[in-house]
Amino acid sequence: MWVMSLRIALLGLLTAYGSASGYDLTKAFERSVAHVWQAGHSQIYPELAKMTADGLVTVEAEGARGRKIYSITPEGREELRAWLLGHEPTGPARSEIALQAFLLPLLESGEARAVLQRLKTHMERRLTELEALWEARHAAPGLKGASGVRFGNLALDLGIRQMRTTLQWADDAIAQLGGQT
Amino acid sequence: MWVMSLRIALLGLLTAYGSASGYDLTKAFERSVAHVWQAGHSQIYPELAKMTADGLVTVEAEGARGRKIYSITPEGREELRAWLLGHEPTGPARSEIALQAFLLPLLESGEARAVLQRLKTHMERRLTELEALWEARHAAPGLKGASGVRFGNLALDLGIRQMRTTLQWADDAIAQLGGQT
DNA sequence: AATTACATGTAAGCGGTTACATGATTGT
DNA sequence: ACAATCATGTAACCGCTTACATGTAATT
Repeated sequence: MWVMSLRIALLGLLTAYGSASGYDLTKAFERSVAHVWQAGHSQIYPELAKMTADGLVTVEAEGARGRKIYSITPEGREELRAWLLGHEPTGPARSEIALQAFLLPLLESGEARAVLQRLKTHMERRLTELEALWEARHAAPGLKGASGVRFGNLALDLGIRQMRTTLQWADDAIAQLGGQT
Repeated sequence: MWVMSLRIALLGLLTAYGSASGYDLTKAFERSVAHVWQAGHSQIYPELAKMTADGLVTVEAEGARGRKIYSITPEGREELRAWLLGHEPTGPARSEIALQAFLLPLLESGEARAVLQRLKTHMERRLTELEALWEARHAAPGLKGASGVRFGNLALDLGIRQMRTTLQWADDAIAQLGGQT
C-alpha cells in the first residue's frame, strides 16, 4: 500500500494551491510535477473520488460546468506530512536508459556508439528544456512553499544535475568504445 | 506496445547466457538487471510462455523437475536488436526521490533537513553496495558481451554516477536550507 | 455557426506486485 | 525426518495508459 504516490502528489498540489478542481490539478500536473511523475485526468478524477471517500479531501464547492472544487482536510495534511517524513524510497527506479545501458555491450561498438549518440541528442534537448524552465523560474515570481523556497525548484535542480551526469556518462562511454573498436 | 521492456531484458539475458530456464532467468534478474529493472518469477514465467507463442524464444529441452530450458530464436534476436537500435526513451522516469524533492518545500526547514539527511543515509548505503559490486567485477572475470565489454558495467557506472550526483544534490540542498532557517 | 477550452467521467487492457499453491531434489 | 533450494505455475488486486463518451461556456 505504501507507494500510492499519486495521492501524495495531489495532496501536495492542493496544499500549494489551497483549493482546486480536478481539471486544475490535471493542468498543474502537466506544468509542474510532470517532470517527476505523470498522471492524466482519467487517473486523477477517480483518485480524487477515492480520496474524498477516505476523508483526505473534501468538495468545498461546485462551480460552473459541474466544476468541483476540492480542498485538503486535516487528515489529508497529516497523510502528506507522514509520507514526506516517513517514506523510505524503494529500490532503484526502473529506467529505460539504464536498461539500454545494460544491454548495450550486446551490440557491436559502432552500433553502440550510434545508440549513445542518439541518446545524447535526446537528453541534450531535454536538458535545454529544463534549463529554460530554470531561467524562467528565476525571472518570474513562483509558487511559494512553507519554507519560502519556490515549489519544485529542488526537484528541477536534481533533474538538471542528473541529466548532466547522464550526458557526461554517455560521452565517456562513447570515448571508451572508440578506444576498443 | 513499445515499452515491453521485460521482454527485452529477458531476450538480453538469454543472449548473454545462451540458454536458461525461467528459474535461472529469475535468479539472473536478481543478480544483475535488478539494479535497473525488477521482475519476479510470477511475471517471468507467463512472459516466457507468451514469448514462446510469439516465436521469440523456444523450449530447447526439458530437464529434471519440470525444468524448461529456453533459448532465443532468430526472431528474438531481431526484436532485441530493433529495440536497442530504435527505441526512443520515453519521458522522465517516475522517481520517488524526485517527488519527495518536489514536495519538500512544504515542510519547515528543520524537518526538510531531517528528510534529506535520511535520504542521504539511504543513498550512501546503496552507493557502497554499488561500489562493492564494481570492485568485485574488476577483480573477477565476468560475462562478456559482443564488444568485449563486461555485461552490465556501463549500467553500473551510470548508476554509481547518478547516486553520487544525487548525494551531492542532497548536500547542497541541506546547505541551502541551513542558510534559510 | 464553428471551434476551442473547460470539465468530468467510464472501460478495456497491460504491466507489475503479493500471495497462494504444488511438487521434486538435495543436503543435513 | 526435516529443511532448504529448485522449479513452475495461478489468482487477485492495483496503478497506469489509451480510448471512448458526454456536455457546457467562451471565443472567433
